[in-house]
Amino acid sequence: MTKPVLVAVAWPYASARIHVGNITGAYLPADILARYHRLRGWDVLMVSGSDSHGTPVTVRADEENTTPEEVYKQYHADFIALFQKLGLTYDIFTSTHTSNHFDVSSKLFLSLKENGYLYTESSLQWYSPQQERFLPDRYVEGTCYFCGKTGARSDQCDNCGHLLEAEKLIDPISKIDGSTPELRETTHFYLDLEKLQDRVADFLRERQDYWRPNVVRQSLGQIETEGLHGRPITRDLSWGIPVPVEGWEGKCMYVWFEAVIGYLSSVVEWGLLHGEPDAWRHWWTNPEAETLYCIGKDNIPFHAIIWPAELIGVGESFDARMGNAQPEPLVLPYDVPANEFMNLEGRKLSGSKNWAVWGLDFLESYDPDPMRYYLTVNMPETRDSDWDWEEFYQRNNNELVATWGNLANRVLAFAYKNWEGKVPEPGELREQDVVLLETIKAGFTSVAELMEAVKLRAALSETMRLATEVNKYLDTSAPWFEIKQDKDQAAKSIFTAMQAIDWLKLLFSPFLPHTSEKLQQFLGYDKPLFGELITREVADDLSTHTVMLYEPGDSMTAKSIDLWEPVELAPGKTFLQPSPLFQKLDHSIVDEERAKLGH
RNA sequence: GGCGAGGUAGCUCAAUGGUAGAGCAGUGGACUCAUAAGCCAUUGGUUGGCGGUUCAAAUCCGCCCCUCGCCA
Repeated sequence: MTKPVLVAVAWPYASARIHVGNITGAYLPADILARYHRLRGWDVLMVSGSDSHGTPVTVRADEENTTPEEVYKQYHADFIALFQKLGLTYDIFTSTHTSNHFDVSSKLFLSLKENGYLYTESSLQWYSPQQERFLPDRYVEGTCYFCGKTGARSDQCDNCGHLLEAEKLIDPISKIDGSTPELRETTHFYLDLEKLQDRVADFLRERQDYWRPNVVRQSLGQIETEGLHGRPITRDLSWGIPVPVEGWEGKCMYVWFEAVIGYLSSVVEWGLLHGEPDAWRHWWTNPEAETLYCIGKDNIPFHAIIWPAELIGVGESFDARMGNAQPEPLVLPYDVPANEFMNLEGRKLSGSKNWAVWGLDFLESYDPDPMRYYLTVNMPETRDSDWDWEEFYQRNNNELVATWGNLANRVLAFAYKNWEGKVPEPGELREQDVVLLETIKAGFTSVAELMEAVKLRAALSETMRLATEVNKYLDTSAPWFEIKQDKDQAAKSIFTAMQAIDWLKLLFSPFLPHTSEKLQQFLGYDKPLFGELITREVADDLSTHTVMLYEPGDSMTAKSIDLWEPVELAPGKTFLQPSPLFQKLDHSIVDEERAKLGH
């Protein structure tokens, strides 16, 4: 057992397709970090799942005249298909609609209650007498009391942008049947954030030196100026996790409260599926465990304030409820490297206006690594970024094809042709060879530092810069010239370049796993670097659900060995005839893709 | 309205008080192993605006403008 690293990834809402903004914001950086840590030989667990509950799912079910469960399963299947194609190595991608998640969430809820961090309070909510149920805010429309515009949702007016207090809405009607709802009193559980505020602030201050400014400043700023207030964590809804308290039938946990618990429940499920029911404690009660939360900036308060507050409030009670005689507290987030947003061609992404590049659509026409590359060099780490088809085209052709893919191809093709598929014997290396190899070796340090600081775009740029160093080296040594004069000299040059490519393959692999695996094969290795993603149907008391699992298999990273180091390439080793790693794109795709966008 | 992040070359970004830099695009050149790819050289900036502190400001302070997120 080595250092436990939990890569906790935002849970996509099972009511909308996934676009490039979602991918670059959370899912892709998570996979890059997970793969990097796997290469380091650490005990990585990357977890997430579909956020299956909540009003958007029921809204869509009503629109499509189907059930919430059907809606969630349809999106869930698409998510898994996309993640498999993109190569996102989730150790488990599950769902919030599982017996296990219900059980873990209930235990966590009861732990908070037991420790005195929940209280109840009554308020007025819209109620439909016809349907005999309370209506979620977005089911009720009326006239905005700020701007007078009709058709405003009861929680927010799309016309003037104001957030609304639902009970002040003028002339409310139900969006479901057009009937007039009435205000009724209802009681809910609240999370007592005021009581937890000081400990959350301490938690943030301990981490403020290395967290991204936007994450820590916003969270501390809110606590320091306004303070935290209790938030309701239950709702009058039937689609969700029932409140585990007698007399509370018909009410469910609020989805924002329950979905984050998935970071814990999915690790529990991973253990159960691998026959190790206590495995979750390695990542969740071990003080050495490092937990990284990959999310978008809209989610910062939930991950930097509310989820830590839940974990602090739970204390040792959750572990005790899981049956441990000497219960321990749960591990608090190590880092929350939230990303900003990605725009598209200068305008905000909008799913409803179809102003988006959808993940699955993209992969119909292009390979996964070009998407991963473009989304990494353009990752919105410090500010909003922009997906621009012209730039995608340029970077694919100039950087992936011309700088890196062509480097690998030109060297391996030359070597294959002139040394019959065996790595040339270099003899003693010359000074220029040693200098080049030292330069690339240094990348194992510089790229690692950037990875650990979660500066992924800089880490990838640094790796690409190293590839250009090899191109420069080749231009100087000119093995195509040397081979006509003295083949031994050319052998030194080509060996050196092959050695550099073998190392660059590793440095690139967290970002470009598919093409690095291809190079791994070309270079004659019999084991792949990484494992595979599989799916499995799991039946439980609640339903059946599909899980996607990462299987290390007999890959190099299956064992806890640090592979992130410059291992020497063996002269005489046989290798395969290469083929291009990346496809050159025609400029016509720019206009074609732009024409496909909605307006 | 409150909290926070961002605004630097045509584009994407670096630079935490000490001569504003890199990549791409543009322009010029020599090479040919390679997907006509790679390499060398080079043009280009009122650092969003105004004011202040300082020997010295992209950087520190104040006010304003624009974009995005969270909250009310």
